[in-house]
Amino acid sequence: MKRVSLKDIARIAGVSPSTVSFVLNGKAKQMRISETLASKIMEVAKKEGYHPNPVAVSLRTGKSQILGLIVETISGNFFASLSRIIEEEAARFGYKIVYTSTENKLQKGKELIGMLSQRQVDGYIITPTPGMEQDIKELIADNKPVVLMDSYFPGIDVPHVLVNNYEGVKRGMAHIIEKGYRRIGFVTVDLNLVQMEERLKAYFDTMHSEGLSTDNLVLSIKYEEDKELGIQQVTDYIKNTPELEAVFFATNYLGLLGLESIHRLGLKLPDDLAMICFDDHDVFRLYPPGITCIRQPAEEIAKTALELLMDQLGKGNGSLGETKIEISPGLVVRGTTEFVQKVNK
Amino acid sequence: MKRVSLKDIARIAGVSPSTVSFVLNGKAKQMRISETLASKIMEVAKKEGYHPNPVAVSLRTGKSQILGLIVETISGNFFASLSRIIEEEAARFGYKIVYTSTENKLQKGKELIGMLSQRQVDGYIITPTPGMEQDIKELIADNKPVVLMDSYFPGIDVPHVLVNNYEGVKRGMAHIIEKGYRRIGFVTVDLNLVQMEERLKAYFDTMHSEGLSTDNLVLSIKYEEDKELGIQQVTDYIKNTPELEAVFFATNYLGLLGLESIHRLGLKLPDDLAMICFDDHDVFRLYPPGITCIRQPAEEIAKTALELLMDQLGKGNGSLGETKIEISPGLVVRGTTEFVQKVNK
DNA sequence: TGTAATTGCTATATCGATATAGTATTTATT
DNA sequence: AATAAATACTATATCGATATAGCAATTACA
Repeated sequence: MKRVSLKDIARIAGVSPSTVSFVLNGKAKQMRISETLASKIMEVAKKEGYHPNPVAVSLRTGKSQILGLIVETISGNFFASLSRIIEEEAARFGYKIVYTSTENKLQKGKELIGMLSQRQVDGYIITPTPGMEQDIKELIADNKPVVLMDSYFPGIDVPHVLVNNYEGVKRGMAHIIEKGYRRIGFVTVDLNLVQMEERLKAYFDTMHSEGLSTDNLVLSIKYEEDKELGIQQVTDYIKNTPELEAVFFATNYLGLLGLESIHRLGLKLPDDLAMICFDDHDVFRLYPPGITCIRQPAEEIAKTALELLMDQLGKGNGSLGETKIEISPGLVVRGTTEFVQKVNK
Repeated sequence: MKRVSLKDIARIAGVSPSTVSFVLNGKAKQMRISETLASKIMEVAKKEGYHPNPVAVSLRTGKSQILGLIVETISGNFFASLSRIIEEEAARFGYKIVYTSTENKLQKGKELIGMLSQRQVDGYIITPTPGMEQDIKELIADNKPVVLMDSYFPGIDVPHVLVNNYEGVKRGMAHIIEKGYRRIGFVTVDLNLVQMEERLKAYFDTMHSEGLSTDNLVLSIKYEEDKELGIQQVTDYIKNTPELEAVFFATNYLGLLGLESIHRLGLKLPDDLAMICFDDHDVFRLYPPGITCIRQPAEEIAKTALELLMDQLGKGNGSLGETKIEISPGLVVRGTTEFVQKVNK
């Protein structure tokens, strides 16, 4: 029950601790320990059930075999999937994950970085929030391996993976325009994030290149803790925008607010209003008639992020070449952008 | 940029490391360090931005100020909420959380316990899965603080918090019976968990005490990775159960399968079939007409679990008295158990 | 045969903290 | 005045590993 230390193994095997350390770390040859002795030591270690104390190893080597993962929030399907896959992939390289969330609080994000670096994590996968630039710069300056996920800072040279936001919205817009919608609104949030800017830009570009006006069609809601306030803003927007035919919600959180609003206004999807949303959600799949969305390939993003990190840690195969990666999203067509349907089913 | 150690502070302040340690650990009085010197040391430490290296502290003291949290899966609203609250509460006591999930794999759960104990976590909050009895017994035998959450092992004496499953189903059953439903089915899963047994028992007890038959009304679906297989089982069950009026789903995961099935069968909620579910879900709130459910008070469960753990760690106020706690769930009435409604809105 | 090189291992400083046992100085006691 | 006790600290072993420098003993070489 009580733990056996390396010293114990050394004593039992009748050798010095250094010898045990060399053997168990695969440096037997390099340190010219005889085969006989090496295998004897391995045997003793196995029989005694020896496992090195990671805390001691960490103190001595400065490496912890732990990666820090900072996401926006644990709740939320997208981040939950990301986390699960990252955990799995990391395990294949012998790394554990310490999972933390900022809950969109800048201060908490900063604290987390500090906490993780104190804990000597070997690398970071971070979903950055505005204001974290400085902290991330410091990590980089400190030579810490960092990968940003889902967003990035245009000014700073840090490896990152994210979905191609511009392309995603372009694709979604192409879809609804092809379906015949013209008065298309766009609901975004006033967080100063590149991905939001990209999405909005794609909306404007598409509308304008189609010769469509965007006047009074864009709502940027104030980011609020309180969901009710968000719903109110969206409801007012839908009510007060004449002849609105379709709405593009820039995030799934906004889409959920939208659903609530539409539900409360007694509007029928898609007859009264069509909708499409960036990012999928359980609800979108199940809520009749199904909400059309742009799907972020969580698995690919997660795996790529880990690969980028492993490359920095010298454990990757460097197969990616690039360190700034944008992944193409998919379009999932469901009922909210179909004029017809509703006949079968 | 490079870290300052306790020794650095000692050197700068012109004292010995021990003195610095005493002062910074609040043992100045006890060790009769003069006020003057103490405040000087504190000043130096602050100016130099000293933060103790948690890894070294952990090695020396055997304490890590980290708690291990093992839940079933990161995805899943209930566990996500639990985790968030636990993280918050733990922070108030100066503890960090290492968050891991078993994904319902026994083997992974066992490995996680081993991993966490190697990492010297100071305590465990575990959502136990069948087969983990032995590992948990060992933790207890090893004097490790443990709290089980959401389930427990009847045979083993370990502090635990969970919702009162029996009461929850009783309450839900009372509700639908009062609404006039009589042919009520029950869908559960063939995992050997106490909470499932309790829920099923409450169903049987209620039905029988009301003089209602339960013949062929219970479906225990095989736990499968593949969602599609689950949906198939539920679909078959609904289709082949004559005159089914209402279904009680024992978990929200089952409820989601049920929704899919009902949707595919083209049934209308609640006209063709009423439903109620144990445990809430985003989808249940948003999916029209809203799914009636038994809500587990996540916040209370999380806080209680942490309190139980803190009591064991000697940091709690022991205000709970009991160490085996069942919390009353709430009934959330929505559209799927209302014959009428659908008029307003 | 004497020196150099190689083999096969060990001694020990170190990572950064904690805590016990000890030491020098001052104050109290008889 | 001599001893005891209290004050205000310090020296150092320790947690459990790693890794550098070193040290016998053997083999190679000239």
